[in-house]
Amino acid sequence: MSKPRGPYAKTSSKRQQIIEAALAAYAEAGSRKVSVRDIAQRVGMTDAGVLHHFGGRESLLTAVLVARDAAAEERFGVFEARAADDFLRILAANASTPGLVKLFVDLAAAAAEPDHPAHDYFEERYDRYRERFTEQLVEQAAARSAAVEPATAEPDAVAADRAAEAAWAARILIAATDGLQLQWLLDPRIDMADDIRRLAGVLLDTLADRERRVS
Amino acid sequence: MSKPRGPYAKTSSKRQQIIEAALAAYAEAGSRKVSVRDIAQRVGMTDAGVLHHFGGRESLLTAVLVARDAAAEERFGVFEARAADDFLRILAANASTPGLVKLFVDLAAAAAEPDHPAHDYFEERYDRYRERFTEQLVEQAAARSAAVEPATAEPDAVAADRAAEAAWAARILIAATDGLQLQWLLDPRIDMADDIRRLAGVLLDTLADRERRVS
DNA sequence: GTCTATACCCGGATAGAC
DNA sequence: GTCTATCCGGGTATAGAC
Repeated sequence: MSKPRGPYAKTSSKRQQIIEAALAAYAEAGSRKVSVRDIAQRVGMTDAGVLHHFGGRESLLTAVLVARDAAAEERFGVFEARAADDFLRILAANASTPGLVKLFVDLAAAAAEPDHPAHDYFEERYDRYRERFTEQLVEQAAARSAAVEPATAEPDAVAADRAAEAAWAARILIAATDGLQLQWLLDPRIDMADDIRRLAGVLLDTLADRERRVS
Repeated sequence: MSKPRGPYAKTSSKRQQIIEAALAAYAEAGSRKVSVRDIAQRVGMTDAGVLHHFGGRESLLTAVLVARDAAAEERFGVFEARAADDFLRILAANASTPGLVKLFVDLAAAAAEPDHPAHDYFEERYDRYRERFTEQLVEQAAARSAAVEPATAEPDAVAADRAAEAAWAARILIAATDGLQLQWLLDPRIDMADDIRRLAGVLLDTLADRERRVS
């Protein structure tokens, strides 16, 4: 917890301060652009000073997203008992900071470049989310179709199939969440959390249905 | 068809030539960046010369996306008889040009800014797609639950409800498509078309189910 | 270890010559 | 309509002051 791992390590309080300034800058920016200069002013530094702590603009922005993730998880304690609800709460909360939503999508696209500073972050993030969602979906689907006996000694093929379908659902759930943000940025009347909640319900039904068919 | 409408108007053959060069540049670029300079070289011009025809880099890129849409619709004739299939074919074809996929997502995010040159384009595009998808979904759902009598004189409330649910499904379908591109850019093993095909099936089931419940 | 100053470079914009 | 020239903003790299 205290030893550096990777480039997002030495959390000198200045770093933290800068990240918070950036967070604030993006929160206020709405959809407008934010320059390193802007962020630097907020902490009473020059841009070079700010960059010193991160090595480059894109790295700084990556750190901002990491911090935002961390803040959200801390505030909502995602992926514990009621994972789905927590996730939806985060999504709903995002609707108050379009600037950060835009930053997220912006970076996600930019991170496609293999040597972009955010490349690894996004790869990890997607992997992690897909994994967790898959797990959760399998669990909840099983709970829904509890009429079935506890699947003693099922064939490997069946288990593999179930996993594949849950993985698909996880991919879709995440994709829809990301993509909906794009639509929401252009039309804030869209209720992202509600739309995704409904989708989760439908996907869960599908998985549960499949359980029953198999048994 | 021939009279200018909006800024994407005067299709001097030079403009067309530049757009094609840009398309090619992005197709080849993979996930790397493309500068106006790069595009200019391909048509044997300077960057200033190129910009002259579009008024700015972002406007040029918007024109590129418009052209790509047009090319796709021409090649696949979207939204006619077998709309869904055509859409999936386009999606599958996109997998051969990550550069253009990245451009799309990039611009979609940037277009959140109200005065971005692509703002109107994306607003229109989303509106159009949502409309068409909603329509198609209603139709196909009705076809699937054909066991029902032709819904003579149904209450307004029911019709409105059906429309709302189809609109939701359309939003989700588009969102998942966009969002899946983000994941695909980082992991090209994902089969976008197949994932979306399955989602469309599930959504259709849901709508059709609802038809039956109502009747 | 932190930060400023400065100089640099790249890419997009703009004006004016041809 | 296109080029040359120039400008400018913003990100980056370095040196050195503290």
